[in-house]
Amino acid sequence: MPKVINIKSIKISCSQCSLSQLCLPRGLNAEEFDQLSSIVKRERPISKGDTVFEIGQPFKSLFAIRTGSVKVFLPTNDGDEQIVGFHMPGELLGFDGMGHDSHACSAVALESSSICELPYSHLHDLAKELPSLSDHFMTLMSNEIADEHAMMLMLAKKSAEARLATFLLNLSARFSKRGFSSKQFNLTMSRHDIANYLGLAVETVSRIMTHLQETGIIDVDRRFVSIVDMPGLRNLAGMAEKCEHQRGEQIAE
Amino acid sequence: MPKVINIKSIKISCSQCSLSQLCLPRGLNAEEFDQLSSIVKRERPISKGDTVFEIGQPFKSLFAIRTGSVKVFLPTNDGDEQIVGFHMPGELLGFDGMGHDSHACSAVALESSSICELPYSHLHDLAKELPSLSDHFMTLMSNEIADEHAMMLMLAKKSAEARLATFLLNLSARFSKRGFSSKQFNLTMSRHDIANYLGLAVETVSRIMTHLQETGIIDVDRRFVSIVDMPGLRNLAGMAEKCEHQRGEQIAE
DNA sequence: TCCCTCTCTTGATCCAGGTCCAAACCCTGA
DNA sequence: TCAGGGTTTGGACCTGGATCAAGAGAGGGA
Repeated sequence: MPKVINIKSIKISCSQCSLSQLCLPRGLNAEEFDQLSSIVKRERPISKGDTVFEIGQPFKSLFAIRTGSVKVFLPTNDGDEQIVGFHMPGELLGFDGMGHDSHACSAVALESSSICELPYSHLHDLAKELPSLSDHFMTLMSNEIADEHAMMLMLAKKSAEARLATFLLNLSARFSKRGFSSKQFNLTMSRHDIANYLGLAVETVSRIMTHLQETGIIDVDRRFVSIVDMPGLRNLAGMAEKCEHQRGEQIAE
Repeated sequence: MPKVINIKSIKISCSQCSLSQLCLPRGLNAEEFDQLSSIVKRERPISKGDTVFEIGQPFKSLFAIRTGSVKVFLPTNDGDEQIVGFHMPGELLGFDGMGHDSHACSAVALESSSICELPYSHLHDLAKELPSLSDHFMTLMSNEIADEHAMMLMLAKKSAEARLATFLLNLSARFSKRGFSSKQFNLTMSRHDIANYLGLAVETVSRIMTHLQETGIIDVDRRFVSIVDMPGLRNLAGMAEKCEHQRGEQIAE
């Protein structure tokens, strides 16, 4: 074996990746990590605005975000788009294409990002030997379904202010889960994208941001957000402060 | 063995069930059908308003609808509910609970219904022998995710009229898939439920129903709907009649 | 049979947030 | 350095649906 360093051989193994606990099942041994690692294609970083996959393209892979962030969207019939999710490192994309043979939405990088491609046919083969892999994907899909239910509730019932508050809390929780501050973070998406996602006008988002700042709930400087009054924000989002139920009559004893 | 007929032994096998093609993977052989059938609990019919499962209850099973229909909903913080889906025979419920150990939503029968319970632990064991079972569930979950994306688009962007039109077309397609008329069907849910699901007020739903009838698009008598002008309805739903795009400028050549 | 209740409809009024415009600012990339 | 995109802010105006109010059916129970 040559001692020459081959650039291509410098592969970062999934076992070395700090995000593996998010995108892969827990409790894999070294060999299993290697099996998985061997099927993951790690491509060179993509730039802001680059496409990860596009609606209608044949579904061949899932994608895991290593660094950066991505928006996932559907085209609307007036030529615009409807953003259905923002994704950050450790999250997997493309589940909605599994049922068909083509992707049911598009995904575009919001900033320079690196993405791992997980070819589905290999994943599928591997899942027969590693049942925890199927379980894990089902868990992730299940979570996505539950999140989308919450999103439907928000779009159907919540006011513009509550939507934005919920959105910020959601981001906060996800940053926190990744070991970042839950109180200070950078938005990687534009106001336009936020508005689109929340079903609002850009002006409304901008005005509410300002208003939240004026009332001392948050502090915003361009895309940098600091949550100053977390309970206050939760309150605006329409979440019960401390698990207090608004109406106890429905609760069985 | 006694020749006495034991009521409990009169089990309808999944292989006899006309809905198996919807809720089970295709291409199972007789033995595999039996394996599946043996783990399915078929409970006595439930009545309108009865609970299939409730949010917070431990997640132990998926549920398949054999007859009847069900609404699935989340509680809102003002003590009301947000319906996130209506389900009809052949559809599976409860996927959103798989990621956790408890159900993330509640399900209630809209009419007298019979429901098959699929204990998840058994399903999980069986899936190791029957890989197509995992695949099938993933396909179903994937479809649910894609459907919910479409729902988010609808709630964020479409007008009340387009929402109702889309809703009716969705029902129509699902009835049709089950061998019923795509043009005439009974709504099993109240106007209130429809409004709730679509993020509208009951009055709005009622008015639009009347309006659609006045314009000759549909014919409504209480809960019985006849679609008179299918292309017209599609048009209102914001679907391009024949792939014609409203604005060509965004379309690459 | 009658009443009670729930569902649905219809009419009238109100308002949150959309839409449109305009201007100024800031940041970034060429 | 400049141009152009993203963002903020303000203000005027409008409207789709929500909300309130009141009937009209329809079905179910005793």
